[in-house]
Amino acid sequence: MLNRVILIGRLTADPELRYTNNGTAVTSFTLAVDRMRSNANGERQTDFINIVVWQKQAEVVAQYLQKGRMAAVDGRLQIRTYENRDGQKVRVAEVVAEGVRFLDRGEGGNSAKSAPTAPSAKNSPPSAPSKRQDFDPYDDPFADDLPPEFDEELPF
Amino acid sequence: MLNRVILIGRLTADPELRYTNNGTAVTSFTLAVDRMRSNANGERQTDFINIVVWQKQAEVVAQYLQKGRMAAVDGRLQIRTYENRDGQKVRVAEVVAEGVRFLDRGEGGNSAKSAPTAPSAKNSPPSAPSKRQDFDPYDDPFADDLPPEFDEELPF
Amino acid sequence: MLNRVILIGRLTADPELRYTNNGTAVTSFTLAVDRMRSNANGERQTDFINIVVWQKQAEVVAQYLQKGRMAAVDGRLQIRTYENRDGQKVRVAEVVAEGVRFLDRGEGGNSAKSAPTAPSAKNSPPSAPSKRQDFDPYDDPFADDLPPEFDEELPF
Amino acid sequence: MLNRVILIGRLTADPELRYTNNGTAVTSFTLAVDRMRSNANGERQTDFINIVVWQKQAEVVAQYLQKGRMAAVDGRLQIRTYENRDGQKVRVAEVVAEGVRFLDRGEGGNSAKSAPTAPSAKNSPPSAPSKRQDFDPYDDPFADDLPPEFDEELPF
DNA sequence: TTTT
DNA sequence: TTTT
Repeated sequence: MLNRVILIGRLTADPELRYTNNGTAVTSFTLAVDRMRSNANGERQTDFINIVVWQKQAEVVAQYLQKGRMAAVDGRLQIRTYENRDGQKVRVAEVVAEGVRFLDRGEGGNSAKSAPTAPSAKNSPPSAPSKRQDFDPYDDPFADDLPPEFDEELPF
Repeated sequence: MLNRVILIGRLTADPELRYTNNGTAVTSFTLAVDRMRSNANGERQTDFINIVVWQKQAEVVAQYLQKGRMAAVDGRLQIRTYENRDGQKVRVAEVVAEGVRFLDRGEGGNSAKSAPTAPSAKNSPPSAPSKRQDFDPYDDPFADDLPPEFDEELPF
Repeated sequence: MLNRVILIGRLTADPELRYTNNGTAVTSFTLAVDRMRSNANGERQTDFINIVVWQKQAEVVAQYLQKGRMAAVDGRLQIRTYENRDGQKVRVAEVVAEGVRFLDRGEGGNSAKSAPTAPSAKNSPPSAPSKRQDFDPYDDPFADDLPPEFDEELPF
Repeated sequence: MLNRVILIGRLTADPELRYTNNGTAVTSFTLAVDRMRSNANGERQTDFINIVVWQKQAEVVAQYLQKGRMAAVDGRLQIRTYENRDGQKVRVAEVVAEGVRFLDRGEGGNSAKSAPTAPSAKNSPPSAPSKRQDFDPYDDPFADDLPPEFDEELPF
């Protein structure tokens, strides 16, 4: 059925990139999403929402986002159940991101981390840096398999 | 910041209507939302997502929805933390619904529960039954305070 | 940037399947989406929104949906400009659907058109009918290239 | 039925604030929303989407947003039909915004226009400037009628 | 556990 | 008619 979540918030910490046993990249981070209304005491309230990103975007996110950065996430809400070390069933909610937009650096583009040293041992960023000045991590990872709606005229 | 969730699924049980200490109506239910893709074994997977509805819609939902019914929910994702009886902090995710649509009865309208007896002691349904044949619970609760965009011409 | 549209409504007519010069399938239809609030005169108002679906889903939609059916569309809003036969520039808005859900037949599944004759000359439906009883047109077209988030364990 | 649109883009021009005959404030502007994928020639494509905002938010938007600013819009897609001066029926699509977020000034807050002179003859901004340092135009206009879900404990 |  |  339908399951769509759209969020804008700030990373509470640097994203963490890991790999599954199959070698698939997965990045996770937490987004602090301020509620649009304060409570009766005028206190701002915030939802801390866990985000998971897979594959190419996982690596782009790990490379370009860091703590405090603002991002938009477009994905689906997933409830995962696992057993913790006490044998108790724990339910966690997370948003599986299909798209992640970086929102507060540059004007329409995104600048990479300064990265004087390699970002992380597990992180293998694309060796050839993007030649596009306004490199767009939401866009590029799929540039090879462009679907027809971006490429073909409508026949009507 | 932005926080928007849209779901379509089926109620796993009848909704539960309660009241806060202030007398505000709150209804909760769980929506079974099938993932759009089965896993590698061809098994259908489902996310069970808790929904909370407030005020007038709480009463409408409690009156018109029941176990197995299909509904669309439009709201925001909230992460609530509370202490359980063991003194442990528990985080629960729930969707605070701003709109709930009933999807699988009638053609565009919604029929009420047959309700031979009162639905519940705590439930005080509107005493005057809606005269509109195709009563629409998403719409009606707010018919009194119609905002201008439903009522006025654009000045351009 | 972000562009996300979610709609539920009814088809105003049977969907039309066409092909681009490249042979890509494209289906278009109009969704009647009732506004959630009537106007001051109590008249229900409706937005008629054009939808475009590409590739495999185009054929599934053309085969399974027809006039009057209820559907959910998840996509993006596109403003297309073209010149009409009078040489005037015309702007049309349409929603490019990434997902289409069929909402008012069966319980979670969808039944095919009875289709005693071929639906249309241009329509070439999959010759082998789906063996799954509860065939799900939102899901199936992509069953071959399952992304890891439906198939692999999270490494944390 | 359900009708939800979420957009992030940049204003192509300063917003225009007008008033209906009833004196209701309405602001309109166009959002340039870049598509997430370039076309086959590598050209970035953009949808120019008209936005309409009503009442208090209309005035806040007119006061705080201007050409080039990035904003997130959460609303519904409306197709309006009117007759132009040639007597032809014209259909226009616009997004009626329920929420507008300002995205590229400050860190979580928003700064007002410098506004050495009054922004516009028709614009009557609130005479008392907000005392909150990090004034949030998405939030504040409704601070008086706080719904219970921002103010009350859940009874479970 | 948390962001500005 | 268009934004970065």
